[in-house]
Amino acid sequence: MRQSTLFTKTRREAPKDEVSKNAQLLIRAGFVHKEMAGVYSYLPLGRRVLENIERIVREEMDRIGGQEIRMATLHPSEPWKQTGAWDNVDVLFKINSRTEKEYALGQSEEEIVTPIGQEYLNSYKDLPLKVYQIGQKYRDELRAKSGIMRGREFTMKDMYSFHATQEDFDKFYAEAKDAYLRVYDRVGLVAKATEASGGAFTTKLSYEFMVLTDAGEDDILYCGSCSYCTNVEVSEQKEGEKCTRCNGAGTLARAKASEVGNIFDLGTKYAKDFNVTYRTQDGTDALPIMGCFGIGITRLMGVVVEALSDAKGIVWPESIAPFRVHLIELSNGNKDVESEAAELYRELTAAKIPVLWDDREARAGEKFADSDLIGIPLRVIVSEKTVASGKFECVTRATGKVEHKSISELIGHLTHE
RNA sequence: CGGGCCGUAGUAUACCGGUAGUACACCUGCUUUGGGAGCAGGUUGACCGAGUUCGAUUCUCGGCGGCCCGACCA
Repeated sequence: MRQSTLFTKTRREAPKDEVSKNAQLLIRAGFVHKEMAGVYSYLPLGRRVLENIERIVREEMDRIGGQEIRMATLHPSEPWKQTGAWDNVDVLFKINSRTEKEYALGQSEEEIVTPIGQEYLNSYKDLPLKVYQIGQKYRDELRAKSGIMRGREFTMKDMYSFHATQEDFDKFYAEAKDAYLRVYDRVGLVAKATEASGGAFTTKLSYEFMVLTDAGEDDILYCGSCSYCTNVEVSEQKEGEKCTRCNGAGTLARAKASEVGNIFDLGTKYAKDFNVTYRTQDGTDALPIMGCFGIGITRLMGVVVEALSDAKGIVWPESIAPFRVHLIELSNGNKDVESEAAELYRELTAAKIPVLWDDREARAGEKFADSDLIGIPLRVIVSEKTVASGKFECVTRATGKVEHKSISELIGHLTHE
C-alpha cells in the first residue's frame, strides 16, 4: 500500500476530548474515527489490525471445535422477555419501530443462539455443539470511557456451547481456557485467568482473562509464584498475604487490569428458559448444559495499545500489526532511490509481506515521526546512503535496533520466522 | 444515574458586549531535504434555540453534544 494514497493521515496533536492513551494514539495515527461517545469507526489501518486479531481468534476457536456462524444483531423482543433480561439487563438497547413493535440490539446472544439450538439439537448424538461468531455488540452504557476499551458499540467474539454432561462441559471449559490464553499470547499480551463472580449468569465462579494495565477497570490480586489470580470482588484474601493456593510460596500483589475475555458455565438456565431438550440414549428428555465464552476484539486492540505503546507512539506486535514492513523512501527526487524503493516494494509484495510504502513527498523527520506513531514492527529505509551501500537500513520499532540487510537477507528474515 | 468542567476553522488553542487572532493541516510558487523545514501568497471557524441589549461568538436560560470523578459494568 502506498502511503501517499492511504486514507487517513497522522495528526500532530491528540484530540482534546480523549484522555485515554489508546484513543489518543489511535486517532493521532489515523486508525480510528470517533463517531460519538463510545462509538468508533475503524479506518484502513485500524481495520487491518482488527482483521488480524479476528484471524487469530478464529484459528483458536476452530481448533477447539468451534463452528463460525453469524447471528442477527437486531433482535426480536420476545426471547429477551422470555429470559427476563428485557426488564433486568439495564445495558440492553431497546428499539421501537414505527409500528410500535419492540426490538433489542444484541449485547450478548444467548437469547438468539438457544432457540436456534432448539431447532437442531434433537438427540444426544447432536452434542456437544460449539458455535461462535465475531460481530458487533451494543450496550447502553451510562458512561462510555477509556477510548475503544469500553464503548456502546464494540466487536466481540462470542462462543456458545451445548453439552450432554457436566463432565463434557468441564472438559471443554478447560480447553477453552487454554485456547483463550493462546489468543492473548499470540496478540502479544500476558493475560491471567482470573477467578471472578459469574455475574447474573451463574452463582458459580467464572474465569475472567485479565491483562495488567493501569488503563484497566478491574482490581485483581495475583500470586507472584503460581498462576493464582483473583478479582478483588470475590477474593477472601488481601494484598501482601501469603498465597493459599501454592501454600504460601508466593505473596499476593494487587494491580489494575483490563478484562479481555471471560468464560461462563451457564448450566441449564437458558435451556430451561427456552425449553430446549434433547433425547438421551435411554429415550428420555434432558436439558443440555451450556457455556458462553467471550473475547472483546476491539477492547483487545485497545489494551494492546495501552500495554505496548511508548512515548513515540504505538508498538504493534508482529502478529496483529496493520503491515509488517514500513518502507521509508527518502528519495528527494533521486531516481535511483525511487526505483530501488519501488523494486523493494515489488519484491516484498511478491513474497506476500504486507508493506506500507511511504512514498510521500515529505521530509525524513516527518516520515520517521509518523512511522514511530503508526508502529509497524519493521522499518526499512531506502535512501542515497542505502543505495550506495547496497544494503537497506532495517530498524525494529520495539527496540530501535538497527541492522543493514540486502533484499534477499531481508526477505529471508521475514519469511523464515 | 449523582456531582463537576467544557463546546471558537479539519486539528489544537487565543481574545472580545461592536462579527475573531495564532499554530499545524490544506492549496499555489520558490528554496530546502536522514528526526515533524523556510519564505511569499491563499482557503477555512463561534453547536442549536430563546431571552437581555442599539448590538451577543461573548451575558442569562433551555436543548444538544463532549470530557472527568463516582455509581454501574454479561
